[in-house]
Amino acid sequence: MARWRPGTRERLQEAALELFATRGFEQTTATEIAEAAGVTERTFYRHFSDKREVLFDGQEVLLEAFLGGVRRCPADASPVDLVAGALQGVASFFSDERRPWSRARQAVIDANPALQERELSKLATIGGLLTAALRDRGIPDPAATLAAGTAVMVFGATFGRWLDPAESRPFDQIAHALLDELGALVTRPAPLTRP
Amino acid sequence: MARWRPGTRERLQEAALELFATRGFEQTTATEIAEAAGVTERTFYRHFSDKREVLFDGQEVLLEAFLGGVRRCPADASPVDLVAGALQGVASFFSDERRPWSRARQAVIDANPALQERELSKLATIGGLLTAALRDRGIPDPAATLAAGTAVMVFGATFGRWLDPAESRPFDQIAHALLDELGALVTRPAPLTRP
DNA sequence: TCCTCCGATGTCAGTGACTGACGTCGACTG
DNA sequence: CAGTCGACGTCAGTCACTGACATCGGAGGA
Repeated sequence: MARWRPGTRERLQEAALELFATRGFEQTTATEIAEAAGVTERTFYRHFSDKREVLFDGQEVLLEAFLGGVRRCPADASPVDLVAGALQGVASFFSDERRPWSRARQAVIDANPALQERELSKLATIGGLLTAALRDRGIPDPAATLAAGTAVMVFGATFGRWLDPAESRPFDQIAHALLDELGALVTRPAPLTRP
Repeated sequence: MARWRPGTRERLQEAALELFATRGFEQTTATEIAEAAGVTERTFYRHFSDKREVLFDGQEVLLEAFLGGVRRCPADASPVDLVAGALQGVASFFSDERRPWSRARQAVIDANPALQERELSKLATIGGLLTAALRDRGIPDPAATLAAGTAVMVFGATFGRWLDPAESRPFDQIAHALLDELGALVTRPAPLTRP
């Protein structure tokens, strides 16, 4: 017989999402989350470095998806191909079954600036690591920085669309459409070739 | 004779930057900043909503520079032109005289994750408002979102380079070079359609 | 001139996020 | 069976931030 019920971390995460969704982030204390999970506040902070972090676990997996997508590209892939590959890699993460959960979580985040800050921070971290990965593949700066930034930006736009109830396409289709659109946008329609 | 010395806000900002630079952000309490500026902690929080915010004042002006750059574009400007215009508008902000100050401030930010979060948050806010401005100019979604995101991303990359001691070009030149590079990057060199 | 209202600040008490130190006790290991 | 360890509890403490109320020079009006 174990001294404590296992799965503390998961119970804390569930309790937190539930409480944040009903009462709001600010109106929920760390102590309340801990009690709802059957532990003490101190234990909460042993699992999560701060109150916001309880909503942002598993970003390493998201990062791995990005990097895996890059790794799966052929050695001579161009930067755009790598961006597309990264987006493709991450698409497996956002299957249709996850949409309800993602929406619930995102609603909580959208309702609180502090949580939005943390979300941006996580994305920026991924962007930084992606930049490093691209450099490792021989992409020089500033191309690596720009490509990684593009991947993260398109990911953000894709994610937002994917959550939209009016949007029915799967994640990877949205991502590719947006990447194509960006390509069309950013290519200056030179006046000479466009009479 | 005034009851209090004027310029409290500015004194607080200077004291904060100074203390953050020497002791570090976490090791500096709001009370210490206030005392260094000759006021109480409560007054600090009357001027700045939180401890980080003291470093991020004047973002409205940066936003205005972005929007001003957009406004100065001709009515039929393409999205890339608008992005370029926004970057051009913001370039006036980063004259060479500001580089030492910007570097000092950035060193403080780079040394602390919480400050980096706030910086990202400010940039995201600007991105959102820029998106709205582009929509107002008739750019539909998702082009508006992507273009604004591009502007902010290229701005970030430009700012980083501009701060680099090895970089001697002025802000706007770096920005345009990076935007061009992005255009080259993101345009898939499709052999079939590009004979 | 005097009064009155206002705005920037001080004072104080309180809440809640987070941390360090230490104790507890089942489980595992030799 | 003794010792170690990992996951948790307990407690006290610091600091970010907030609300309520007091203070008093100064600007404007009677």
